[in-house]
Amino acid sequence: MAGRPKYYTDEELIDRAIEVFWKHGYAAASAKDLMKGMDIGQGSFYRSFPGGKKELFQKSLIRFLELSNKSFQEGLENSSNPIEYLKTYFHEILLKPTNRMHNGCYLGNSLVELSNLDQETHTIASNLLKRLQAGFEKALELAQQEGKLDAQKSPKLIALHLLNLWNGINVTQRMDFAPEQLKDMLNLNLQVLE
Amino acid sequence: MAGRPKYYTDEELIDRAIEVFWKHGYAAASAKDLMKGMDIGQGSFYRSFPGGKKELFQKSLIRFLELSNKSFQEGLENSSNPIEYLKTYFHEILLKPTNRMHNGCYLGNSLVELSNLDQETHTIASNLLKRLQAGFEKALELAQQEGKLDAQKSPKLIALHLLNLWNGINVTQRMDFAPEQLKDMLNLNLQVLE
DNA sequence: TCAATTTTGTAATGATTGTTACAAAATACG
DNA sequence: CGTATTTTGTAACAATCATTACAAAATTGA
Repeated sequence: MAGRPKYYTDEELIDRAIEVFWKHGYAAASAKDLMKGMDIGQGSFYRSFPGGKKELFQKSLIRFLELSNKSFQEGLENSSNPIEYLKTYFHEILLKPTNRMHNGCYLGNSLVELSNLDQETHTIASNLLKRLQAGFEKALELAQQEGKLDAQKSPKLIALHLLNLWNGINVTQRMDFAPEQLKDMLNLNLQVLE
Repeated sequence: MAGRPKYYTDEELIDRAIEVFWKHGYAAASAKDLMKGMDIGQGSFYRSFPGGKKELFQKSLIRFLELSNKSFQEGLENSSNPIEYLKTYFHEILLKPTNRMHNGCYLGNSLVELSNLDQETHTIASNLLKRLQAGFEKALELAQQEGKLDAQKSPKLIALHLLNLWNGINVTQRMDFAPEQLKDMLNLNLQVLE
């Protein structure tokens, strides 16, 4: 292995690109914005991601879900109660200042922006969001096994509900409602877990 | 009043601009895309909307809500049962092919895209969406007056829930779920109206 | 018919877009 | 030390961006 060493790993670059894309959206994030946020020049940019902006974006979507999913699964495994874990997971979205989620869900944002512009990227975002839903479903099945969720209820249906709730909050959260209002609305939606 | 006549009224132009913005999003809709969709040249474009793309977009948001709100209120007035009306209103979103809503809610899309890019336009979209919520709330109060909704329930809370449901479906709908799954999920969310 | 007025159509603007080409720099291995 | 290899930094690219300037066209009122 020879040659000049890279300043950053690809993963470091993608993580910083996520921040830029997340804040600006895909179309409004210029290549220069990205390179500035990633702290690299054009040479490094197109050497690391020959497909340019589009390749970088798709990789950022995939990496984002990997990180999110890993975090969710680990939390679920360390939790003693899947239902309480789900509730906490949703309530944490509302803790704005510290939570990256104040920019909405990265996948949801991308799904909306690209649905009419780039079929391929749209499908990627859609499939990744479905894996979030699958995580919810898994937690619900676990809860049923432990007798903490009514066995009559459909994990698939409730998981879809939670995904939709997730997508909704992603948007509603940007409307500057009082935190307590959002909390009440969230609790109303989480009653299905009781 | 003299001078060469306009080919189209401003409202006609804005209506066609809505279609372009709705499909492409704000950033990805170029001035040329807009002029093509509006069927006018650059001269007419910047004469009718001196503020350019941004002015046109803000006017399109306002006009969109005027049209939506008018349609909702008229439907509500012609309805004998506000609860049933609300249910139908939501179920119609799912009727994809014929419904313009297959591009998601125009206001919700715009809210998401511009929240970090243009404070002014973001606020406009946010306030307009709140008027949609106000419409829901009005329908719920009407239902309580007619004894068709439990008087104990909070119209404000349920209206926020419906707004959030609306925003969620706007996103979830793009994930290519089977229509029946979405329908079941929607009905689960509308049970709060029973 | 002719000036005044308004809109339309076209040309041109400078700025920014994403991307490519290539030289300079920095490493590993001989 | 020097050559091969890889990355970085800079210059340049055509294309497109939103917008402006201005002349041609189409109307009204005199």
